[in-house]
Amino acid sequence: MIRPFAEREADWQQRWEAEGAFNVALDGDRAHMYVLEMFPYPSGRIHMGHVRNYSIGDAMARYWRMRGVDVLHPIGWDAFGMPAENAAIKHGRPPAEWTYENIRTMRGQLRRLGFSYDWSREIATCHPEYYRHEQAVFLDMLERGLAERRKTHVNWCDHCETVLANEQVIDGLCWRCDNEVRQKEMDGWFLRITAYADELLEGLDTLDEWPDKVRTMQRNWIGRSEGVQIRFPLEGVDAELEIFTTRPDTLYGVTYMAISPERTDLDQWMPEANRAAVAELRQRMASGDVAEDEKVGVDTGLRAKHPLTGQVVPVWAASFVLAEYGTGAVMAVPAHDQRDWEFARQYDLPVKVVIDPAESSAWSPEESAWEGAGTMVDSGPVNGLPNDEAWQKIADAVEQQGVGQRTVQYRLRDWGVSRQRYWGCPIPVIYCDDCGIVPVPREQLPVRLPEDVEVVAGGGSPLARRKDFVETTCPQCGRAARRETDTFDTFIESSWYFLRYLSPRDTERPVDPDLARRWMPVDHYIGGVEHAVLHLLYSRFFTRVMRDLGYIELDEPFRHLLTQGMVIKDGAKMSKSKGNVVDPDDMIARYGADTTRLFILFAAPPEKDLDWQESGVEGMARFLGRVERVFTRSLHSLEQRRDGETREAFADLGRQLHVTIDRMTSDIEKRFQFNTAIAALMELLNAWSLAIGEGAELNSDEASTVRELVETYPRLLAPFAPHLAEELWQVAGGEGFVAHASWPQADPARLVAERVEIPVQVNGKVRGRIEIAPGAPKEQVLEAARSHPNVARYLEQGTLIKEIVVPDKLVNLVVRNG
RNA sequence: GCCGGGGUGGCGGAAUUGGUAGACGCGGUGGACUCAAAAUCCAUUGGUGGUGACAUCGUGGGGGUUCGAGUCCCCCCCCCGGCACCA
Repeated sequence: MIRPFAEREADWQQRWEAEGAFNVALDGDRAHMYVLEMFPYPSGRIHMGHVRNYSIGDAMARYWRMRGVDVLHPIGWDAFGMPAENAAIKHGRPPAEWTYENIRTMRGQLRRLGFSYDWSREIATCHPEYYRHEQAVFLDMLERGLAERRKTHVNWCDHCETVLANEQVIDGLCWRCDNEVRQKEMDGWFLRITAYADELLEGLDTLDEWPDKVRTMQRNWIGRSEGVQIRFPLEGVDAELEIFTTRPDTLYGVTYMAISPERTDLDQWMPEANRAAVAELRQRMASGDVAEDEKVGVDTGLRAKHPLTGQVVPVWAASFVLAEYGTGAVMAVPAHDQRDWEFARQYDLPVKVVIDPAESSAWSPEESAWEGAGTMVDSGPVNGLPNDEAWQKIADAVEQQGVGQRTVQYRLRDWGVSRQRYWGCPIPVIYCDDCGIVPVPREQLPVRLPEDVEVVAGGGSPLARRKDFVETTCPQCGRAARRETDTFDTFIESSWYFLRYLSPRDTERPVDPDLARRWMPVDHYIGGVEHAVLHLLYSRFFTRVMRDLGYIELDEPFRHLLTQGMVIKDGAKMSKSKGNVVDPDDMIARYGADTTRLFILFAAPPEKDLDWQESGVEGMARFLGRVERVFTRSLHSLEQRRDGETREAFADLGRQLHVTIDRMTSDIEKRFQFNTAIAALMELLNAWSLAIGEGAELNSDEASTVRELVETYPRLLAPFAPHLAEELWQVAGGEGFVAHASWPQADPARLVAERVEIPVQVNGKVRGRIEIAPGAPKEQVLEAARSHPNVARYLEQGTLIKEIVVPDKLVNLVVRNG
């Protein structure tokens, strides 16, 4: 008997769990595959985005398991983070309690969805046995100079009361709360991701199974540019102005210099009046008085000497010059840089043309800058050269004269990881008045985060108020000292969790190198594209760091990346604020997990956004109902026999089954296109349903086809609707779990049809169809095509000049009008 | 502005290597079953013309290559995503 969905789903989930059906031993000798979905933040409840993410991953995991591969498919919790603190403030409960309760709730939801996780490997990053290893890795980084403490301008979110990394500022707003981010000068810990900039960039070329989109975003984010640093001596003072340019070819076109007003180091050389003006501009910018795209500047009174020509040009302080990029100063070539041009316009500075665009161009320096290629003019020794050659020549000259050198600049900044928050991993350092920064000795790890705290609004980090946490003794001198009260950016936990799943209870080390050698990289990594330059960049960095620290031998953590689209309803992303949220639990209760998962996989290919339509869910429930009925009728039919001819509807059914297997196999394995795999399953059911009718009696041919369908269909369904598949498998007398059964194999001999219908075109338009035997000789096919009555009609109207035959596909007859 | 991805029926989407455009599902229409409804089953469903066989138009717009173009090339329009004073 096939039981109602609620009953059967609960039962199969319980049986899978009781038998540890999806636990995997990592030391087997079979082929292996690591399928991973981005782990969730335990925010309270699973949402449809999660269901989509995990349904995709589970389909892949289940498929490969049936292919006889050892599949590692773990799950865990990205459990540190701000929402826990906000909830604590709101409800007066410690963040730990709130977090663990959410994990319980969400774990239950995931179980009700029937995902095939190895639950024995579950991790939560807020657990001391997880973060102790992270602290150890940080100490290693500290020793290697890959982690440093610095005072700099940082991104500060007033709402979250913490610092943000550059990657976490989206369009000037906080990635988490959309609050405006402002600059603030602070001490903090930085990880030297810039030391890996080139490697991270080059590594992208090896990631040929990543979407181009993500690789491009990372490339842009790293922002490598090759150029030249050039020193301009300042007139009358003992100082130089160093600039970075990617256009040394335009060096002879410099008419002024521009520095960031935030630079204070040159103040001492400026005439008093100018110094005051620069200070005022600095003040205006700090108070947000100068708009983002506004170009404001003042003359600093300083004069720079051109290193090649000796010409003297003014130095301006200009709002458009970024303090953090390059040297915080630029040489301005208004004729060949639009930004310099606009500034020159505004302040009536001279424009000097040094590149003559191709004669075809009607460019005028009165109207805009010319940033394109051309021939050098008014540039001393390089006159007449194409500008790309001049680029190298001038760079050579600069280097030979000792006034500068070729360099590479990056947009990427070091990763600021200090967070002035409580619910995160403690940074394992101690501050001693005498010894300075002292790492926590390794035998004292983990530095535990006290969990019994009270969090209050606007009170800053509760850690700073906990004397029992802050007050300690210096490991070096033994005198009273203070612990660091900032915690790590929670993106650190997610930068290595995929390694931890291999040996989640290992107390000795973060990762088992032998298992990592065998199981890494992750074969299929599935998650949202929103992490393109956050989690995915950090993880690539951290993997390399752990490699260089000797933990693993691995460059790239994720082989194939699948970025799934959003879940949309009524034209907008599902969100509480839009009020268009569909609750997964509600769907499970009304339609069951199988229907919900199947709909999600069917409604759109994984990378595209998915439009949630209740009618579509109902359609999917109908489909599964039909599967049950056709299946039951088939079992009934198999008990009755008749003599006589095989009926038309059965004739091709066996072949269709094998075509379906073939299509689904490539859809899942190569194309990751589950919507068409499911469509194929539906088509097969339609043909089967038509044949079996209300439960017809069968002759022996028909019976063997139906027998094959009954034995195969549950297996084809298993990656998508695992509960019903188990139920059907059991009813049909299958051994063990269908989840452990073998994926059906298409028999190539049975894919071939006896007859195929192909279109016959005349001048590219379909004028008839003929039925032929597959592989029929060309002449025979043409003969049939020409004698088709409707085709013949068109042939009569002209002369046949060309005949094209695509074997078993199409015939095209070309006729010239006569 | 630059980079990336798109634009196909009433809707979600198929079309894998240049070879039958619209698979599959939703929705619609007609019918069967029923006292009736629901559920289910069957048929039909891109537009236009035609009783029909068929014809004709049709994959954002315009041009091109080809026996043949949703797919390749050129120009343009629109939508989505990313970056954006990065020197």
